[in-house]
Amino acid sequence: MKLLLVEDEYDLAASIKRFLEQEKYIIDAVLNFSDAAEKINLYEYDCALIDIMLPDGSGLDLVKRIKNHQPKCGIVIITAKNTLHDKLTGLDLGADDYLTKPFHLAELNARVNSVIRRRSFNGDNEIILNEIIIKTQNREVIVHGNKVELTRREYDLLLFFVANKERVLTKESIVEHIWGDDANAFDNFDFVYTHIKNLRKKITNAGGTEYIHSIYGIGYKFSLL
Amino acid sequence: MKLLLVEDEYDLAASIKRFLEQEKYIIDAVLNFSDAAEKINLYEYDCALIDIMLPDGSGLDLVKRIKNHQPKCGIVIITAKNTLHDKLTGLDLGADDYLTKPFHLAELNARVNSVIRRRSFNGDNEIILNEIIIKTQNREVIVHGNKVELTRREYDLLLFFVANKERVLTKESIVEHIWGDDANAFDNFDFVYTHIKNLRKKITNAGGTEYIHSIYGIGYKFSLL
DNA sequence: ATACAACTTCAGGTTTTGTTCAGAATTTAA
DNA sequence: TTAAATTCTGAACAAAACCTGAAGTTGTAT
Repeated sequence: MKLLLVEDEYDLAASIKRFLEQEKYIIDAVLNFSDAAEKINLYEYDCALIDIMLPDGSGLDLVKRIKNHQPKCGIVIITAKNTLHDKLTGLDLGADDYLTKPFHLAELNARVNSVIRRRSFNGDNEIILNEIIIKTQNREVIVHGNKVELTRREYDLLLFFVANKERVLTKESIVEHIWGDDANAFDNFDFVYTHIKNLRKKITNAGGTEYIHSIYGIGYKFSLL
Repeated sequence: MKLLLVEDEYDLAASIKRFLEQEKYIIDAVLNFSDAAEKINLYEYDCALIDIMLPDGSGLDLVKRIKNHQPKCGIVIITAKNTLHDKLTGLDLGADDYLTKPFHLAELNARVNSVIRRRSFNGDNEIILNEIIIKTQNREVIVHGNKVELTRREYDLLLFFVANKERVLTKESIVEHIWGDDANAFDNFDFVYTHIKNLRKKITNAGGTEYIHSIYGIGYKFSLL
Protein backbone atom coordinates (compact mmCIF):
# COMPACT_ATOMS: atom_id res chain seq x y z
CA MET A 1 0.00 0.00 0.00
CA LYS A 2 1.42 3.31 -1.08
CA LEU A 3 0.65 6.59 0.66
CA LEU A 4 1.32 10.21 -0.09
CA LEU A 5 2.10 12.43 2.86
CA VAL A 6 1.88 16.21 2.41
CA GLU A 7 3.02 17.99 5.56
CA ASP A 8 5.21 21.06 5.78
CA GLU A 9 6.46 20.62 9.36
CA TYR A 10 9.58 18.63 8.68
CA ASP A 11 9.86 16.90 12.04
CA LEU A 12 6.24 15.88 12.10
CA ALA A 13 6.45 14.61 8.53
CA ALA A 14 9.55 12.61 9.36
CA SER A 15 8.02 10.93 12.36
CA ILE A 16 4.78 10.15 10.55
CA LYS A 17 6.80 8.64 7.74
CA ARG A 18 8.87 6.56 10.12
CA PHE A 19 5.84 5.35 12.01
CA LEU A 20 3.78 4.39 9.00
CA GLU A 21 6.72 2.68 7.38
CA GLN A 22 6.93 0.50 10.44
CA GLU A 23 3.30 -0.30 9.72
CA LYS A 24 4.44 -1.63 6.33
CA TYR A 25 3.18 1.25 4.26
CA ILE A 26 5.23 2.73 1.46
CA ILE A 27 5.34 6.49 1.96
CA ASP A 28 6.19 9.30 -0.42
CA ALA A 29 6.57 12.37 1.75
CA VAL A 30 6.63 15.93 0.40
CA LEU A 31 6.79 19.26 2.21
CA ASN A 32 4.77 21.55 -0.02
CA PHE A 33 1.95 21.99 -2.47
CA SER A 34 3.88 21.95 -5.71
CA ASP A 35 5.83 18.81 -4.95
CA ALA A 36 2.59 17.15 -3.95
CA ALA A 37 0.90 18.16 -7.20
CA GLU A 38 3.80 16.65 -9.09
CA LYS A 39 3.63 13.39 -7.22
CA ILE A 40 -0.07 13.12 -7.88
CA ASN A 41 0.57 13.42 -11.59
CA LEU A 42 3.24 10.79 -11.59
CA TYR A 43 2.21 8.07 -9.19
CA GLU A 44 -0.85 6.26 -7.97
CA TYR A 45 -1.56 6.14 -4.29
CA ASP A 46 -3.88 4.17 -2.12
CA CYS A 47 -4.32 7.01 0.34
CA ALA A 48 -3.14 10.60 0.78
CA LEU A 49 -2.56 12.40 4.08
CA ILE A 50 -2.84 16.11 3.51
CA ASP A 51 -2.15 19.03 5.70
CA ILE A 52 -4.53 21.85 4.70
CA MET A 53 -2.19 24.72 5.52
CA LEU A 54 0.78 24.61 3.18
CA PRO A 55 3.36 27.32 2.48
CA ASP A 56 2.56 27.50 -1.23
CA GLY A 57 -1.10 26.62 -1.51
CA SER A 58 -4.12 25.05 0.08
CA GLY A 59 -4.37 21.36 0.71
CA LEU A 60 -8.01 21.60 -0.29
CA ASP A 61 -6.92 22.11 -3.88
CA LEU A 62 -4.88 18.94 -3.61
CA VAL A 63 -7.97 17.12 -2.42
CA LYS A 64 -9.84 18.27 -5.52
CA ARG A 65 -6.97 17.27 -7.74
CA ILE A 66 -6.69 13.82 -6.24
CA LYS A 67 -10.42 13.28 -6.56
CA ASN A 68 -10.16 14.06 -10.24
CA HIS A 69 -7.02 12.15 -11.06
CA GLN A 70 -7.22 9.19 -8.73
CA PRO A 71 -10.76 8.45 -7.67
CA LYS A 72 -9.67 5.25 -5.96
CA CYS A 73 -7.30 7.10 -3.64
CA GLY A 74 -8.47 7.66 -0.08
CA ILE A 75 -7.85 11.02 1.60
CA VAL A 76 -7.23 11.96 5.19
CA ILE A 77 -7.06 15.64 6.00
CA ILE A 78 -4.75 16.96 8.65
CA THR A 79 -5.45 20.40 10.06
CA ALA A 80 -4.41 22.59 12.91
CA LYS A 81 -7.67 24.47 12.86
CA ASN A 82 -10.54 22.93 14.67
CA THR A 83 -13.32 24.82 12.97
CA LEU A 84 -16.36 23.04 11.75
CA HIS A 85 -16.12 24.97 8.49
CA ASP A 86 -12.77 23.56 7.41
CA LYS A 87 -13.72 20.03 8.21
CA LEU A 88 -16.91 20.27 6.25
CA THR A 89 -15.20 21.86 3.28
CA GLY A 90 -12.70 19.04 3.22
CA LEU A 91 -15.28 16.33 3.51
CA ASP A 92 -17.47 18.06 0.91
CA LEU A 93 -14.59 17.96 -1.49
CA GLY A 94 -14.33 14.24 -1.07
CA ALA A 95 -11.96 13.63 1.81
CA ASP A 96 -12.72 10.44 3.72
CA ASP A 97 -11.62 11.48 7.17
CA TYR A 98 -9.91 14.28 9.04
CA LEU A 99 -7.64 14.66 12.01
CA THR A 100 -6.82 17.74 14.05
CA LYS A 101 -3.36 18.43 15.37
CA PRO A 102 -2.01 17.35 17.67
CA PHE A 103 -2.79 13.69 17.28
CA HIS A 104 -1.27 10.38 18.20
CA LEU A 105 0.48 8.52 15.44
CA ALA A 106 -1.44 5.42 16.38
CA GLU A 107 -4.64 7.30 15.74
CA LEU A 108 -3.47 8.46 12.34
CA ASN A 109 -2.59 4.89 11.55
CA ALA A 110 -6.03 3.71 12.55
CA ARG A 111 -7.67 6.33 10.31
CA VAL A 112 -5.52 5.38 7.37
CA ASN A 113 -6.30 1.73 7.87
CA SER A 114 -9.99 2.31 8.00
CA VAL A 115 -10.03 4.68 5.04
CA ILE A 116 -8.13 2.20 2.93
CA ARG A 117 -10.37 -0.59 4.09
CA ARG A 118 -13.49 1.39 3.24
CA ARG A 119 -12.27 2.82 -0.02
CA SER A 120 -10.31 0.22 -1.80
CA PHE A 121 -12.21 -1.38 -4.57
CA ASN A 122 -15.19 0.96 -4.39
CA GLY A 123 -15.96 0.56 -0.77
CA ASP A 124 -16.18 -3.18 -1.00
CA ASN A 125 -13.96 -4.85 1.48
CA GLU A 126 -14.38 -8.11 -0.32
CA ILE A 127 -13.08 -8.54 -3.82
CA ILE A 128 -14.42 -11.47 -5.76
CA LEU A 129 -12.80 -12.56 -9.00
CA ASN A 130 -14.01 -15.87 -10.31
CA GLU A 131 -12.93 -18.36 -7.68
CA ILE A 132 -10.72 -15.93 -5.77
CA ILE A 133 -12.04 -13.99 -2.80
CA ILE A 134 -9.91 -11.32 -1.13
CA LYS A 135 -11.12 -9.95 2.18
CA THR A 136 -9.18 -6.74 2.45
CA GLN A 137 -10.16 -6.02 6.04
CA ASN A 138 -8.13 -8.90 7.35
CA ARG A 139 -5.92 -9.67 4.36
CA GLU A 140 -7.54 -13.03 3.92
CA VAL A 141 -7.46 -14.76 0.56
CA ILE A 142 -9.70 -17.66 -0.31
CA VAL A 143 -9.31 -19.67 -3.48
CA HIS A 144 -11.88 -22.26 -4.38
CA GLY A 145 -13.08 -22.23 -0.81
CA ASN A 146 -9.59 -22.93 0.49
CA LYS A 147 -7.95 -20.29 2.63
CA VAL A 148 -4.53 -19.32 1.29
CA GLU A 149 -1.87 -18.00 3.63
CA LEU A 150 0.06 -15.28 1.82
CA THR A 151 3.07 -13.41 3.07
CA ARG A 152 3.10 -9.63 3.01
CA ARG A 153 4.91 -9.44 -0.30
CA GLU A 154 2.70 -12.04 -1.89
CA TYR A 155 -0.45 -10.34 -0.70
CA ASP A 156 0.75 -6.94 -1.92
CA LEU A 157 1.64 -8.48 -5.25
CA LEU A 158 -1.77 -10.06 -5.60
CA LEU A 159 -3.54 -6.84 -4.69
CA PHE A 160 -1.47 -4.84 -7.16
CA PHE A 161 -2.23 -7.35 -9.86
CA VAL A 162 -5.92 -7.31 -9.06
CA ALA A 163 -6.06 -3.53 -9.01
CA ASN A 164 -4.51 -3.55 -12.49
CA LYS A 165 -6.07 -6.65 -13.92
CA GLU A 166 -5.88 -7.19 -17.67
CA ARG A 167 -3.03 -4.72 -17.85
CA VAL A 168 0.60 -5.52 -18.51
CA LEU A 169 2.83 -4.55 -15.61
CA THR A 170 6.57 -4.31 -16.00
CA LYS A 171 8.79 -5.79 -13.32
CA GLU A 172 9.98 -2.25 -12.72
CA SER A 173 6.53 -0.84 -12.05
CA ILE A 174 5.78 -3.73 -9.72
CA VAL A 175 8.92 -3.12 -7.73
CA GLU A 176 8.23 0.61 -7.83
CA HIS A 177 4.83 0.14 -6.24
CA ILE A 178 5.57 -2.55 -3.70
CA TRP A 179 9.10 -1.74 -2.68
CA GLY A 180 8.93 2.03 -3.21
CA ASP A 181 12.10 4.05 -3.00
CA ASP A 182 14.03 1.07 -1.71
CA ALA A 183 13.95 -0.24 -5.25
CA ASN A 184 17.11 1.70 -6.04
CA ALA A 185 19.05 -0.35 -3.52
CA PHE A 186 18.69 -3.53 -5.55
CA ASP A 187 21.15 -4.20 -8.33
CA ASN A 188 18.60 -6.33 -10.16
CA PHE A 189 14.95 -7.23 -9.86
CA ASP A 190 15.37 -10.98 -10.08
CA PHE A 191 13.92 -11.49 -6.64
CA VAL A 192 10.53 -10.71 -8.12
CA TYR A 193 10.70 -14.04 -9.92
CA THR A 194 10.69 -15.81 -6.60
CA HIS A 195 7.70 -13.94 -5.23
CA ILE A 196 5.75 -14.50 -8.42
CA LYS A 197 6.60 -18.15 -8.32
CA ASN A 198 5.51 -18.53 -4.69
CA LEU A 199 2.28 -16.62 -5.24
CA ARG A 200 1.45 -18.70 -8.31
CA LYS A 201 2.11 -21.92 -6.49
CA LYS A 202 -0.07 -21.00 -3.54
CA ILE A 203 -2.96 -20.06 -5.79
CA THR A 204 -2.79 -23.15 -7.97
CA ASN A 205 -2.25 -25.42 -4.99
CA ALA A 206 -5.52 -24.13 -3.62
CA GLY A 207 -7.24 -25.10 -6.84
CA GLY A 208 -7.04 -21.80 -8.71
CA THR A 209 -6.15 -21.59 -12.37
CA GLU A 210 -3.13 -19.70 -13.63
CA TYR A 211 -4.09 -16.05 -13.61
CA ILE A 212 -0.64 -14.52 -13.70
CA HIS A 213 0.64 -14.57 -17.24
CA SER A 214 4.25 -13.87 -18.13
CA ILE A 215 4.82 -11.46 -20.98
CA TYR A 216 8.31 -12.28 -22.15
CA GLY A 217 10.65 -9.33 -22.09
CA ILE A 218 8.05 -7.03 -20.54
CA GLY A 219 6.50 -8.27 -17.34
CA TYR A 220 3.29 -9.84 -16.14
CA LYS A 221 -0.44 -9.59 -16.63
CA PHE A 222 -3.17 -10.73 -14.28
CA SER A 223 -6.00 -11.86 -16.45
CA LEU A 224 -9.32 -13.57 -15.82
CA LEU A 225 -10.10 -14.02 -19.49
CA MET B 1 12.12 4.48 -27.42
CA LYS B 2 15.25 6.54 -27.71
CA LEU B 3 16.41 9.14 -25.23
CA LEU B 4 19.14 11.75 -25.17
CA LEU B 5 20.81 12.35 -21.83
CA VAL B 6 22.86 15.53 -21.36
CA GLU B 7 24.52 15.52 -17.96
CA ASP B 8 28.05 16.60 -17.12
CA GLU B 9 28.48 14.71 -13.84
CA TYR B 10 29.95 11.51 -15.15
CA ASP B 11 28.87 9.21 -12.33
CA LEU B 12 25.32 10.49 -12.30
CA ALA B 13 25.09 10.18 -16.06
CA ALA B 14 26.38 6.62 -15.91
CA SER B 15 23.88 5.52 -13.31
CA ILE B 16 20.98 7.20 -15.08
CA LYS B 17 21.99 5.48 -18.28
CA ARG B 18 22.24 2.10 -16.62
CA PHE B 19 18.88 2.46 -14.91
CA LEU B 20 16.95 3.63 -17.94
CA GLU B 21 18.49 0.95 -20.10
CA GLN B 22 17.04 -1.58 -17.71
CA GLU B 23 13.73 0.09 -18.43
CA LYS B 24 14.15 -0.85 -22.08
CA TYR B 25 15.05 2.62 -23.26
CA ILE B 26 17.85 3.30 -25.71
CA ILE B 27 20.07 6.04 -24.31
CA ASP B 28 22.58 8.32 -26.01
CA ALA B 29 24.51 9.98 -23.20
CA VAL B 30 26.71 13.04 -23.67
CA LEU B 31 28.61 15.12 -21.12
CA ASN B 32 28.48 18.59 -22.61
CA PHE B 33 26.65 21.14 -24.70
CA SER B 34 28.50 20.71 -27.97
CA ASP B 35 28.21 16.94 -28.10
CA ALA B 36 24.53 17.31 -27.34
CA ALA B 37 24.02 19.80 -30.16
CA GLU B 38 25.69 17.39 -32.53
CA LYS B 39 23.50 14.49 -31.49
CA ILE B 40 20.39 16.61 -31.94
CA ASN B 41 21.40 17.37 -35.50
CA LEU B 42 22.07 13.76 -36.33
CA TYR B 43 19.41 11.72 -34.61
CA GLU B 44 15.78 11.78 -33.60
CA TYR B 45 14.79 11.23 -30.00
CA ASP B 46 11.56 10.50 -28.20
CA CYS B 47 12.63 12.38 -25.12
CA ALA B 48 15.65 14.41 -23.93
CA LEU B 49 16.88 14.72 -20.36
CA ILE B 50 18.85 17.92 -20.05
CA ASP B 51 20.91 19.30 -17.23
CA ILE B 52 20.67 23.10 -17.38
CA MET B 53 24.15 23.82 -16.05
CA LEU B 54 26.72 22.56 -18.51
CA PRO B 55 30.43 23.36 -18.69
CA ASP B 56 30.22 24.82 -22.21
CA GLY B 57 26.75 26.31 -22.44
CA SER B 58 23.23 26.45 -21.07
CA GLY B 59 20.86 23.54 -21.36
CA LEU B 60 18.12 26.06 -22.02
CA ASP B 61 19.59 26.69 -25.46
CA LEU B 62 19.42 22.97 -26.08
CA VAL B 63 15.76 23.05 -25.16
CA LYS B 64 15.13 25.74 -27.76
CA ARG B 65 17.08 23.86 -30.36
CA ILE B 66 15.22 20.61 -29.76
CA LYS B 67 11.88 22.39 -29.90
CA ASN B 68 12.80 23.76 -33.30
CA HIS B 69 14.33 20.67 -34.81
CA GLN B 70 12.30 17.89 -33.23
CA PRO B 71 8.88 19.07 -32.14
CA LYS B 72 7.79 15.54 -31.27
CA CYS B 73 10.60 15.10 -28.76
CA GLY B 74 9.67 15.39 -25.08
CA ILE B 75 11.97 17.27 -22.73
CA VAL B 76 12.72 16.82 -19.05
CA ILE B 77 14.92 19.43 -17.44
CA ILE B 78 17.35 18.52 -14.69
CA THR B 79 18.59 21.29 -12.48
CA ALA B 80 20.51 21.75 -9.26
CA LYS B 81 18.88 25.11 -8.67
CA ASN B 82 15.55 25.05 -7.02
CA THR B 83 14.44 28.51 -8.05
CA LEU B 84 11.02 29.03 -9.49
CA HIS B 85 12.56 31.21 -12.16
CA ASP B 86 14.64 28.47 -13.74
CA LYS B 87 11.81 26.02 -13.79
CA LEU B 88 9.51 28.51 -15.42
CA THR B 89 12.07 29.52 -18.01
CA GLY B 90 12.52 25.90 -18.91
CA LEU B 91 8.83 25.18 -19.12
CA ASP B 92 8.24 28.40 -21.08
CA LEU B 93 10.78 27.28 -23.63
CA GLY B 94 8.80 24.13 -24.13
CA ALA B 95 10.13 21.60 -21.64
CA ASP B 96 7.50 19.10 -20.49
CA ASP B 97 8.72 18.52 -16.98
CA TYR B 98 11.58 19.32 -14.65
CA LEU B 99 13.40 17.63 -11.84
CA THR B 100 15.63 19.08 -9.16
CA LYS B 101 18.74 17.32 -7.93
CA PRO B 102 19.03 15.14 -6.07
CA PHE B 103 16.32 12.82 -7.28
CA HIS B 104 15.57 9.14 -7.25
CA LEU B 105 16.15 7.27 -10.47
CA ALA B 106 12.71 5.73 -10.19
CA GLU B 107 11.29 9.22 -10.16
CA LEU B 108 13.20 10.24 -13.25
CA ASN B 109 11.90 7.12 -14.91
CA ALA B 110 8.34 7.98 -13.96
CA ARG B 111 8.74 11.46 -15.46
CA VAL B 112 10.13 10.12 -18.67
CA ASN B 113 7.34 7.59 -18.93
CA SER B 114 4.66 10.17 -18.38
CA VAL B 115 6.20 12.69 -20.76
CA ILE B 116 6.45 10.09 -23.50
CA ARG B 117 2.95 8.85 -22.78
CA ARG B 118 1.56 12.38 -22.95
CA ARG B 119 3.47 13.32 -26.08
CA SER B 120 3.32 10.31 -28.30
CA PHE B 121 0.09 9.78 -30.11
CA ASN B 122 -1.50 12.78 -28.37
CA GLY B 123 -2.18 10.98 -25.15
CA ASP B 124 -4.16 8.24 -26.79
CA ASN B 125 -3.20 4.86 -25.54
CA GLU B 126 -5.00 3.12 -28.34
CA ILE B 127 -3.86 3.55 -31.91
CA ILE B 128 -6.26 2.43 -34.60
CA LEU B 129 -5.14 2.08 -38.21
CA ASN B 130 -7.60 0.37 -40.50
CA GLU B 131 -7.84 -3.15 -39.16
CA ILE B 132 -4.89 -2.82 -36.78
CA ILE B 133 -5.39 -1.82 -33.14
CA ILE B 134 -2.42 -1.16 -30.89
CA LYS B 135 -3.08 -0.82 -27.19
CA THR B 136 0.04 0.89 -25.96
CA GLN B 137 -0.73 0.50 -22.27
CA ASN B 138 -0.35 -3.23 -22.43
CA ARG B 139 1.55 -3.67 -25.67
CA GLU B 140 -1.31 -5.57 -27.21
CA VAL B 141 -1.76 -5.70 -30.97
CA ILE B 142 -4.99 -6.82 -32.58
CA VAL B 143 -5.31 -7.39 -36.32
CA HIS B 144 -8.70 -8.10 -37.79
CA GLY B 145 -9.94 -9.01 -34.35
CA ASN B 146 -7.14 -11.52 -33.86
CA LYS B 147 -4.65 -10.90 -31.12
CA VAL B 148 -1.09 -10.96 -32.42
CA GLU B 149 1.74 -11.93 -30.08
CA LEU B 150 4.73 -9.76 -30.93
CA THR B 151 8.19 -9.97 -29.43
CA ARG B 152 9.79 -6.85 -28.05
CA ARG B 153 11.73 -6.12 -31.22
CA GLU B 154 8.72 -6.72 -33.45
CA TYR B 155 6.55 -4.48 -31.33
CA ASP B 156 9.16 -1.72 -31.32
CA LEU B 157 9.45 -2.04 -35.07
CA LEU B 158 5.72 -1.78 -35.56
CA LEU B 159 5.47 1.23 -33.31
CA PHE B 160 8.30 2.98 -35.11
CA PHE B 161 6.64 2.29 -38.43
CA VAL B 162 3.31 3.53 -37.18
CA ALA B 163 4.82 6.68 -35.71
CA ASN B 164 6.34 7.36 -39.13
CA LYS B 165 3.63 6.02 -41.37
CA GLU B 166 3.68 6.96 -45.05
CA ARG B 167 7.33 7.89 -44.66
CA VAL B 168 10.28 6.01 -46.06
CA LEU B 169 12.62 4.74 -43.36
CA THR B 170 16.12 3.56 -44.09
CA LYS B 171 17.40 0.39 -42.48
CA GLU B 172 19.99 2.55 -40.79
CA SER B 173 17.45 4.86 -39.18
CA ILE B 174 15.44 1.89 -38.01
CA VAL B 175 18.43 0.27 -36.40
CA GLU B 176 19.54 3.60 -35.04
CA HIS B 177 16.21 4.10 -33.34
CA ILE B 178 15.55 0.64 -32.01
CA TRP B 179 19.06 -0.61 -31.25
CA GLY B 180 20.72 2.71 -30.44
CA ASP B 181 24.44 2.73 -29.75
CA ASP B 182 24.50 -1.04 -29.74
CA ALA B 183 24.11 -0.73 -33.49
CA ASN B 184 27.85 -0.10 -33.78
CA ALA B 185 28.54 -3.59 -32.54
CA PHE B 186 26.97 -5.13 -35.64
CA ASP B 187 29.04 -5.50 -38.79
CA ASN B 188 25.93 -5.34 -40.95
CA PHE B 189 22.23 -4.63 -40.57
CA ASP B 190 21.00 -7.77 -42.29
CA PHE B 191 19.32 -8.99 -39.13
CA VAL B 192 16.65 -6.37 -39.74
CA TYR B 193 15.46 -8.47 -42.67
CA THR B 194 14.59 -11.25 -40.29
CA HIS B 195 12.61 -9.04 -37.94
CA ILE B 196 10.74 -7.43 -40.81
CA LYS B 197 9.95 -10.84 -42.20
CA ASN B 198 8.65 -12.12 -38.88
CA LEU B 199 6.57 -9.01 -38.25
CA ARG B 200 5.06 -9.18 -41.74
CA LYS B 201 4.22 -12.82 -41.34
CA LYS B 202 2.49 -12.33 -38.01
CA ILE B 203 0.38 -9.48 -39.35
CA THR B 204 -0.67 -11.24 -42.53
CA ASN B 205 -1.31 -14.50 -40.70
CA ALA B 206 -3.78 -12.62 -38.55
CA GLY B 207 -5.59 -11.44 -41.66
CA GLY B 208 -3.92 -8.09 -42.15
CA THR B 209 -2.84 -6.84 -45.54
CA GLU B 210 0.75 -6.01 -46.40
CA TYR B 211 1.43 -2.64 -44.85
CA ILE B 212 5.21 -2.77 -44.82
CA HIS B 213 6.46 -1.96 -48.29
CA SER B 214 10.06 -2.49 -49.33
CA ILE B 215 11.70 0.37 -51.18
CA TYR B 216 14.53 -1.24 -53.05
CA GLY B 217 17.90 0.24 -52.19
CA ILE B 218 16.41 2.60 -49.62
CA GLY B 219 14.42 0.93 -46.88
CA TYR B 220 10.81 0.49 -45.90
CA LYS B 221 7.57 2.38 -45.76
CA PHE B 222 4.55 1.60 -43.63
CA SER B 223 1.57 2.68 -45.66
CA LEU B 224 -2.16 2.36 -45.27
CA LEU B 225 -2.92 3.72 -48.72
C1' DA C 1 19.05 -15.52 22.87
C1' DT C 2 16.74 -18.63 20.10
C1' DA C 3 13.64 -20.33 16.73
C1' DC C 4 10.85 -19.49 13.10
C1' DA C 5 9.09 -17.27 9.16
C1' DA C 6 9.85 -14.27 5.45
C1' DC C 7 12.88 -12.21 2.29
C1' DT C 8 16.65 -12.12 -0.92
C1' DT C 9 20.40 -14.18 -3.43
C1' DC C 10 22.21 -17.56 -6.18
C1' DA C 11 23.17 -21.29 -9.48
C1' DG C 12 21.15 -24.42 -12.76
C1' DG C 13 17.99 -25.60 -16.16
C1' DT C 14 14.24 -24.37 -19.42
C1' DT C 15 12.05 -21.54 -22.73
C1' DT C 16 11.76 -17.77 -25.80
C1' DT C 17 13.81 -14.44 -28.51
C1' DG C 18 17.60 -12.48 -31.20
C1' DT C 19 21.33 -12.95 -34.56
C1' DT C 20 24.00 -15.11 -38.06
C1' DC C 21 24.36 -17.27 -42.26
C1' DA C 22 23.93 -19.31 -46.80
C1' DG C 23 21.23 -19.93 -50.62
C1' DA C 24 17.10 -18.45 -53.32
C1' DA C 25 14.45 -14.80 -55.22
C1' DT C 26 13.90 -10.19 -56.73
C1' DT C 27 15.08 -5.75 -58.51
C1' DT C 28 18.03 -2.62 -60.98
C1' DA C 29 21.14 -1.03 -64.38
C1' DA C 30 24.18 -1.81 -68.19
C1' DT D 1 19.63 -10.54 -71.22
C1' DT D 2 22.80 -10.75 -67.90
C1' DA D 3 25.49 -9.40 -63.87
C1' DA D 4 25.51 -7.03 -59.61
C1' DA D 5 23.26 -5.48 -55.79
C1' DT D 6 19.69 -5.98 -52.67
C1' DT D 7 16.16 -8.36 -50.27
C1' DC D 8 13.86 -12.52 -48.58
C1' DT D 9 13.75 -16.93 -46.29
C1' DG D 10 14.40 -20.88 -43.21
C1' DA D 11 17.44 -23.17 -40.27
C1' DA D 12 21.12 -23.22 -36.96
C1' DC D 13 23.18 -21.15 -33.29
C1' DA D 14 23.74 -17.62 -29.47
C1' DA D 15 21.90 -14.77 -26.08
C1' DA D 16 18.50 -13.14 -23.03
C1' DA D 17 14.70 -13.76 -20.00
C1' DC D 18 12.43 -16.62 -17.03
C1' DC D 19 11.59 -20.38 -13.64
C1' DT D 20 12.90 -23.18 -9.83
C1' DG D 21 14.71 -25.12 -5.52
C1' DA D 22 17.80 -24.43 -2.16
C1' DA D 23 20.94 -21.76 0.58
C1' DG D 24 21.98 -17.63 2.94
C1' DT D 25 20.12 -13.33 5.40
C1' DT D 26 17.26 -10.67 7.72
C1' DG D 27 13.53 -9.70 10.75
C1' DT D 28 10.27 -10.87 14.38
C1' DA D 29 8.20 -12.93 18.19
C1' DT D 30 8.66 -15.80 22.05
